[in-house]
Amino acid sequence: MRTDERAAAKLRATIFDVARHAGVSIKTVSRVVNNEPNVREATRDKVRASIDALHYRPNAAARGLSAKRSFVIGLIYENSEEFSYTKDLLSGVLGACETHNYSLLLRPLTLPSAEVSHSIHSFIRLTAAEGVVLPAPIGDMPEVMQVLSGLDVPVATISPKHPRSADISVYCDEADATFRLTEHVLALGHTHIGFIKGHPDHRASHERLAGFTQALQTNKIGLDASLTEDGFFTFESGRQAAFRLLRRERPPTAIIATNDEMACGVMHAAHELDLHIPHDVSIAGFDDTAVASRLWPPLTTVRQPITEMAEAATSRLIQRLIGDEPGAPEACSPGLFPCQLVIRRSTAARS
Amino acid sequence: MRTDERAAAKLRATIFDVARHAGVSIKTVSRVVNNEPNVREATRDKVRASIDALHYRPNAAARGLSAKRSFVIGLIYENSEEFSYTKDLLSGVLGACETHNYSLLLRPLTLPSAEVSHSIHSFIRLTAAEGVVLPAPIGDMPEVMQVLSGLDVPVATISPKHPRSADISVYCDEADATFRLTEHVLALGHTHIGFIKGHPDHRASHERLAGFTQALQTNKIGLDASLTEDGFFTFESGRQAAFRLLRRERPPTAIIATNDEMACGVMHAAHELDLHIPHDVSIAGFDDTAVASRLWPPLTTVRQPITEMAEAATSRLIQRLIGDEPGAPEACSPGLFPCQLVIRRSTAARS
DNA sequence: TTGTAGGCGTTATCAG
DNA sequence: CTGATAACGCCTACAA
Repeated sequence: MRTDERAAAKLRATIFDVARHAGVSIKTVSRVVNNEPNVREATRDKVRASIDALHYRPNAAARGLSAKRSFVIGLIYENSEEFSYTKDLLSGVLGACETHNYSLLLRPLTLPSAEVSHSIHSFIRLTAAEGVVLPAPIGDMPEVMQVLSGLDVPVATISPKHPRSADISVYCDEADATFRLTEHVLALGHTHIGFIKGHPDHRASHERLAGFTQALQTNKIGLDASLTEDGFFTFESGRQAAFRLLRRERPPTAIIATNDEMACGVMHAAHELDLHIPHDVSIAGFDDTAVASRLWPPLTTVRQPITEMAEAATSRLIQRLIGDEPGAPEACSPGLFPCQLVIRRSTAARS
Repeated sequence: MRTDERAAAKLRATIFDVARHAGVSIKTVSRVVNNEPNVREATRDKVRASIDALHYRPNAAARGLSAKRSFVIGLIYENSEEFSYTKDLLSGVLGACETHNYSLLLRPLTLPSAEVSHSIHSFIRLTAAEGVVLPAPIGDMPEVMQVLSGLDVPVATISPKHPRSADISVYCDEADATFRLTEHVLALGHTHIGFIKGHPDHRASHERLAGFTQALQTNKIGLDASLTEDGFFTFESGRQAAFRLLRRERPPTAIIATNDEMACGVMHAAHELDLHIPHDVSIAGFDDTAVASRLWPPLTTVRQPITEMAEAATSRLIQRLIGDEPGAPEACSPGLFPCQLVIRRSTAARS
């Protein structure tokens, strides 16, 4: 018997083996495997039993070849130093891929680079990815979007500057989060607050600044524009901005950096100036990266549900690929997610 | 013409299109694509030109189906909180996969878990991975190795406890690195040094302890066993161990934690006890994770060439899969890598 | 050095 | 509801 031969040779059972075992045709097995209609329930059970008995798993290559689909999702991300964002991202995207039986292929990008377009083009051609997930700031790069739309590949963006630019996009209410973060600082008695902006290419930068100014307005605190410094989401830019702020004649009693990396830089600057945190200056960050809880004092910050956002974006992307009715509940899942304020000891009442 | 139809329909060119364009048979095209011998140079050039002209890319599914290979490498890793290790790992493995035209599929594991065997089994069956890369501590889990050898999948381990347990393995001279780290601390005048061990399941723990005791011996410093505390590579275990050490009647003037996570814990403990670093106590870690340079003061630690190790392990694995002669230079690349001492400001001369 | 035939394990088409 | 048969694009074996 051929089936036995296979088993003896440790070969995987094929759809033919299952069909023979169940006494049906391969097409019926195929129907069962793919949850297609038009199979009597009894037949379906019989086939399922055979599948279990033979430990049958469909061959991905054959399936892809025949169906002209790759069942591959591509994740294109910036291969930056800070990795906890990517870690959470990966968890979410991978989770969604697994539940939908898709494979995930990675394409890290080292920015800035002149070869981005080419790199992405060959990535798509080679992997035949059916759709790609683009976390910030990749989803905001015009050349990337151009290549992708030229290749006719559906895209899901995470935290893009312009939600409308992609087929699917998810983001956070970062303005609201920064608003709440600022109110927390204000509630501690600080009125002279330094603010370090993020890289202008990120949606996040504008959102966060907006939330900050909004909070000042709401609380009737005049905005001192000179207390708002440029930053680029890097450690060193945060450190430099902090030096500028802390060496002022009348330095701020609290500094809000728009990400944890820069908040680290602020802490270093404060230490270098022999300032005590939070006694002399309160410090807050944004992102709740792994370092935030490791610093001393632990950093007050904001956590975004990155994993959930990534999972939602990917699920919606796959649903679109499969062609599910857009009326399905998941397809309508909101693109806007809430952030969570994480208060630690780096912020304290004004002394 | 069929070729034109394809172009019009935006379909990828196939091997037939290239063959027709170049005026040869598909087998010749196949030979050129796979760099097989027995093709006249002129013919080869002609085919290459056609490949370029038609933007031909072999269809991975068809190739895999026919050749009965998946061209997939699996990476099974622990999905822990600390991710910079995994980040470096990923870079290396991905790099090697790309240069050899393999795809990388990920399987994060949340430990401890009772379903590890099952998870890995279905991962391999589903992805048909030809080989897997196992970073520590996954490569030391007997049930994992058992499943994999039962499935007859070649394995490359990174920093395993027993290098011989896998087909291929790479590791670092962590004992030597810890020896040098300890000598650095000794050179600063410290003779009363606390040491926090790592999780006993990791090869690293034993190596690092060995390097430490060796350094003490070499420098004729008596080993005070009571200054060696248990730790498990976690932040909290480091913090607790530090409390035990620093509350002693005669506390150590320096503490070596066997990873950065625990060193963070030591720093927190020191701060909580109002001790100044490095004035009251010098602190060193191991791994040079992202946090190390962000802490204040920046942490003295040891950097392992994780990326290079991962790349080497993966390359060797793939070469084995391809069946290259083991005499090839890369195949003989050493399994032992050097570590680098990174001296920062958390260690200073004894006061 | 080059080409031909057959098959890899699915899914799609269309007939029963 | 079910099944025979033809793709899908490539590689291996064997011829020429």
